[in-house]
Amino acid sequence: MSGAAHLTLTTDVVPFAIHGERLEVLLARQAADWRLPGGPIAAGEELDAAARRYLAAQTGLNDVYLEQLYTFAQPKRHAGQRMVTVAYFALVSTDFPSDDGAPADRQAHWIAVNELPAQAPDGAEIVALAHRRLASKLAYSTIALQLMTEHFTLSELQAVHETILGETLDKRNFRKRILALDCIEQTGALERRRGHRPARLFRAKRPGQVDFIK
Amino acid sequence: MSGAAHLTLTTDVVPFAIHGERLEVLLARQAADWRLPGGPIAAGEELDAAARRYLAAQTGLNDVYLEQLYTFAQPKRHAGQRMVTVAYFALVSTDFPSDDGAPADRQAHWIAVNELPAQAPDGAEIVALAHRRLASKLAYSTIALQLMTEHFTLSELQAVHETILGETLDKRNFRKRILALDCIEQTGALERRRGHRPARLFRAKRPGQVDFIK
DNA sequence: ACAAAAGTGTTTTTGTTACACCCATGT
DNA sequence: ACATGGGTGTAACAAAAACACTTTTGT
Repeated sequence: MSGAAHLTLTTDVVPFAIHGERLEVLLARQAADWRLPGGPIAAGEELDAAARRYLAAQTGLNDVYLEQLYTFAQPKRHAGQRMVTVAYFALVSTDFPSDDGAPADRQAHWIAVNELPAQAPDGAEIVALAHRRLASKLAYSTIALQLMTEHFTLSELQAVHETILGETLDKRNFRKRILALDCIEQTGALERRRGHRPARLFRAKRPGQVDFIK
Repeated sequence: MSGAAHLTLTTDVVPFAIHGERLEVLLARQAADWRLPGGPIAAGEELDAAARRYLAAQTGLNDVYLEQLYTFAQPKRHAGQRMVTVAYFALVSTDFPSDDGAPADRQAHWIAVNELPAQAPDGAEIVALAHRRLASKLAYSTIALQLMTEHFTLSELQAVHETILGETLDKRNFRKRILALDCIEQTGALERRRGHRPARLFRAKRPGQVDFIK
């Protein structure tokens, strides 16, 4: 009746960010290769606390949006040792450094979701599942705001949606829809970039909070 | 670094069925009181296999639709022993016996979701979460068919939707929508009940399979 | 003949999609 | 003056909601 024999409970986190029209995942160095951040859950620790702890320790990420994805059991991975993984995904704002330091020194680095290396067991499947979940949530929540910096333009927000969905959206329809959600407001400031009209900056009305639609 | 100390991994299952316009949950006897079916996962066992095993052993249910819901950790439940629960919900067809035998003898019994007893830790929350998930899936999948008997009338299917959603639906709009999904077909037979026109019987085109919409 | 649930279309309203031009800036 | 992305409204279409009467059976 005891299911506890040689059981290791771990978390894996899929940390997403958008960098230059690409959806990327932050991988952590583990021995020779790159893996999703994560590791065993400590005694008395909450699951999401463990996920946050490994994110911080292995990648330096803090204060991200975190959501439980799915729980996987690998019935017998290596000799007697059994592993159960609670998978999470995290959304990281675009201004978190995309990659710093020399490639060899980094303890973590971003890689595009469609260029994942042969990786941790099930790593690619977990990422694919997280990607699907994220894409479907765009339709009925304000979750994309968790990927934005504090201030952002509507075109930037649209580009985030387009990157996740893998399709282009109509500018006027997108703006109509987003503004109707009443989830963002103008800051009053403008973002000026060379060579064209400055864009209005917006911010989330309820930063950190994900609202559902309808 | 070892998260395995005194860790018990368990499953809990929320088995739903519709009985007479009520959404009910099947509880299993555990010592003095009634609990969601479930228990510790055996070594080398898949998570959903454990859920099915406990359902069968504690309630007699077999071959139900099963879906993972969420994973909960109770950081320290009783003295050192830690419990992590992978929650599932199950959908049971209406013809599974609603309750048989004398109340005192039963090893399991159905109870309406809005009349749950003070129960297992988090029992009511797990049921509520499962109920919300089920209700939202009605909008974009054919999941409700998993609650039906092999043959059923459109009015019965509509009643199942109404019971889960807690609101009445328009008969013509409901039929238009369901038939457009191309998930059910007429059997040719009629169900005749006293006192009114007989109803056409339908069956699922792909029983056991849940299709998604759009 | 009456009660009770089954069955059936059309109109109205709402939301979604498609679409093209002017604006403000930097060079 | 030109290149670049920012910003804006309307018409067509599709989907969802509202709505009432006839049919078939049992009593």
